[in-house]
Amino acid sequence: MSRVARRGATATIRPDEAEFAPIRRLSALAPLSTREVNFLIELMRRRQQISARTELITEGVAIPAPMLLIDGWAIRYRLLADGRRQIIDLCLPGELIGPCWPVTPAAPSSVMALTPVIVADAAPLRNLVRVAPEDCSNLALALEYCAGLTETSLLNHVVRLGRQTAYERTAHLFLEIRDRLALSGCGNGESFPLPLTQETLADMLGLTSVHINRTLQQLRRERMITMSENMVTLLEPAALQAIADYHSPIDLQALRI
Amino acid sequence: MSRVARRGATATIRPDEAEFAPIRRLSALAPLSTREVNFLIELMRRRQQISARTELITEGVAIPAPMLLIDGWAIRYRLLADGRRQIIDLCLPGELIGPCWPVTPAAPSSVMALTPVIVADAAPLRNLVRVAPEDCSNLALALEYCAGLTETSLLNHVVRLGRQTAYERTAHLFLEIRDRLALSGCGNGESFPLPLTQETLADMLGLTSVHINRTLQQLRRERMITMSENMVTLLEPAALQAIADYHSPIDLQALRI
DNA sequence: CGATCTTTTGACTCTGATCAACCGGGGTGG
DNA sequence: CCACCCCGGTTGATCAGAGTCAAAAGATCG
Repeated sequence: MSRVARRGATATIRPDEAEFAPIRRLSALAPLSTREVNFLIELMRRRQQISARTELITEGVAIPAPMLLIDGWAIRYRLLADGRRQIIDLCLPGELIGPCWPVTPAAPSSVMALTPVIVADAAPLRNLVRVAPEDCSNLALALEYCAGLTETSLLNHVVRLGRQTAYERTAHLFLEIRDRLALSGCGNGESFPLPLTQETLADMLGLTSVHINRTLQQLRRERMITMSENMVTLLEPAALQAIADYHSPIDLQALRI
Repeated sequence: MSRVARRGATATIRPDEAEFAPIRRLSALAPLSTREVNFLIELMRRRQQISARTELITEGVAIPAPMLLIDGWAIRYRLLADGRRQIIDLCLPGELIGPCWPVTPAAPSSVMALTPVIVADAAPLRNLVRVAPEDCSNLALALEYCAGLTETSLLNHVVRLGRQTAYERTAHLFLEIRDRLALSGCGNGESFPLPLTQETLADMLGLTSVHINRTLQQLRRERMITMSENMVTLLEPAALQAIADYHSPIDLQALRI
């Protein structure tokens, strides 16, 4: 059963389980010392529970602080004047929010919780890496990898929106989500939670919800995926990979995941 | 007459003029000390001339070093297996190429010169900021702003591709290029060089060259822009701004440009 | 058990793609 | 010097992927 789905339904969290996501993710990117892990655990002690649909960052307003997303899903998005919305990126459990915009006076996009979310203030993390990088070389390395992965996700997104069909886009996004969740130890092989409405998926992929609906139907009809209870299972990952021209940004095998 | 167009035609460069672009850009973002400016000038002394259509960075291959684009235009792009191309970002005079991917083992996208290009190895710049940030606080700040601007450009691009019509996309891109060039001291009010074929513009905006052709015709017919000799002039910048829902990422007035 | 949100379906429209041809200029080679 | 060619821009005709509009059927939630 889906941890996220269960959480989405009941809004109950098991903190000791949840807080593994950031540590699993960062230590998969660079093996962390005990000291570094303890630093992260300490950081996450000051957590904050935030309910779904809450705006964490508002476009145009100074960013309060970078955040570590301990658990739950969020979206980065921009709105056009007439109400059109484009989702720029997903923020998945274990990932960082806003680390790249330290001196930016105004956030270039908004961030909103999609599910109930647990975040921690990541400012101490940034400060540690800045002030005493020699004390946390592995952590610093992991954070650089994080930045690279975020970048890669953005590029993927641009290519999807610019040059792929609805069918390809959807397949590509699902493969990316699978890999990103796997890195944080979420998901389960070819199955993963997907707590998104079709409307949200549409705003992510630059389509309408009607068209997303039909595209998902096609993917199911052709036995590429199954969906139930906010869970997606990729039945033909290799075929999807070929269709979407998807390449994993990281060698998940090499990271022992 | 267009500096870039002239350069594109003759491949002759006046280095003393050209090399101002990076300095103008960086010192507009944060007022640099004489020492910092001298460091940049020294850095740019080791320049390299590269002809149009040369690949500076190849997707999947380790990035040799970050580069400072002293002059000329380049594109970041990705190719799909069947040959579709999506341009991810432009690299304009004065901008940095690849500063964000320091530890990335493989470049997430390729970079190719569109015009003859002059680049300098920016590794010393990165090292300076890392090793002795206290010696170059303004420069470090300027580089952080750079990262923020690059991020903003990418977000703009995602929104254009995901949620705007061909007409809106084109207007939006032109406004962005105007502002980015202005920051480096290129362009001239509402006029700026645009050394791109319609094919390139199409691969940037996720359209076909045929459709770009018709969209440009519409923009001219409605007296929004004029084009000649690789120069674009925005006749109705305010109207374009409204149409494209464009917001300048930086207060160009405040930067005294 | 209404009320609201999400998913699904059908009919129709339209933006932008495709295909094909032609034009015009600049470079090249005979 | 001129013919040729190639590339980039332009045009027209047709096609298709995705959007729009509207309504109904399921879910969810107070």
